[in-house]
Amino acid sequence: MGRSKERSGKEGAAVVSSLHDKEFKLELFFPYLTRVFYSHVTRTVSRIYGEQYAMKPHEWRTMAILGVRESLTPAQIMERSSMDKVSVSRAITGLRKRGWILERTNKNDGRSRVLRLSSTGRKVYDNLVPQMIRLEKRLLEDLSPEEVNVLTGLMKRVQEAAKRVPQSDERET
Amino acid sequence: MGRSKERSGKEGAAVVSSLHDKEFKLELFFPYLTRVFYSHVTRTVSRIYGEQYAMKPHEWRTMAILGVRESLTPAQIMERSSMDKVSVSRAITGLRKRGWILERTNKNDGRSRVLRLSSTGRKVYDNLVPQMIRLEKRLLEDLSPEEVNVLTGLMKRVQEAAKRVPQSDERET
DNA sequence: AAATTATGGTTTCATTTGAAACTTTGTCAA
DNA sequence: TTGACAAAGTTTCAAATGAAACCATAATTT
Repeated sequence: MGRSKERSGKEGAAVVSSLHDKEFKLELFFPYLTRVFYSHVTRTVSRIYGEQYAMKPHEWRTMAILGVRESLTPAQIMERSSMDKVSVSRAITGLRKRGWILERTNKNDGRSRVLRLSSTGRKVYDNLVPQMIRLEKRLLEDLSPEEVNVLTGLMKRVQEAAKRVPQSDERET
Repeated sequence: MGRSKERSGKEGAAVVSSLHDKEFKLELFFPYLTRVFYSHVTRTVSRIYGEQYAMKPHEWRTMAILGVRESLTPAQIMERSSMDKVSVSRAITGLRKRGWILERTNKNDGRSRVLRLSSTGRKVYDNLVPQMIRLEKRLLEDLSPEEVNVLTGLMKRVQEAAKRVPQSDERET
């Protein structure tokens, strides 16, 4: 569950668009490389919470946000996690079923509730966090701290460029 | 379709595991950053083939592999694309329905068929490729060629490390 | 105050996808 | 030659997920 079936790519050759001039090569296409990269990384993560707690990605992410020792509304969880409201809602429902969150009405907004981890949920969280940290160390073990900074910085810049790519219903001016 | 609902992260601060020592922060957790990064990138791609041809990710990838001017079996498509056989099978079924591939039996293996793009499929491919190349340029426009090399190289190394992360049913020696 | 619009969150429906089972053909060992 | 095992690919089933609709409450406009 949540396990990608992609197998490893063949080469890490430089990807410059001009390489496609002669013939488009999927294996050099940056979005494709991103997908393969992502599926390898995410597989390692989902395996941890998937196998130990039968958790889904959005449930883990929601729990991770609630790990801060404060109460949050679903809207705040959305803001801090970049998940959409449906995903957050479903994740909350799942965590609620497990008895991992406590809820009370939101005095400021009758439509909303305020959530926090229950003691049981806190235990699950406290058990997963060191494993996640250990996993992250392993993923980045081949990189120096400088390289990690470079990698995340470059990812960020591509991400910003991706956000600037116009929607098809938008005319680029 | 295929559209992630993640919104942009807040910061690109250095991600070093020691940052979690005080308190685990999802927004600094590398796998999480990878997911957000990936969802932004993939959204730009799927929008192109999704809106113009109602294509799904695996269909585009299969078409991209078949874009080489040779005939391939599903197994060869699997190898070249890192997709699993179920995904390839479903993608082929979809492309077949659209009339975008031609097939003949594989003389070397009665279970298999040999596939290539039909003239209609070739047209779709030829229309999508320059758009994909243009998109890739936009995604990478903020990066110098050297930075692109660095980024893909670092992604590759993390990917390799991810592959070395043991399965939970494997004992690490 | 009442009407309209917006928001927070949930639910429904259809599609996608992951895992496993299945069928046919190919390979290999006895 | 026969049987066991493996491979190539498809199909089934259940779960996940995307998009849209829905409901109740809040905010804004008239």
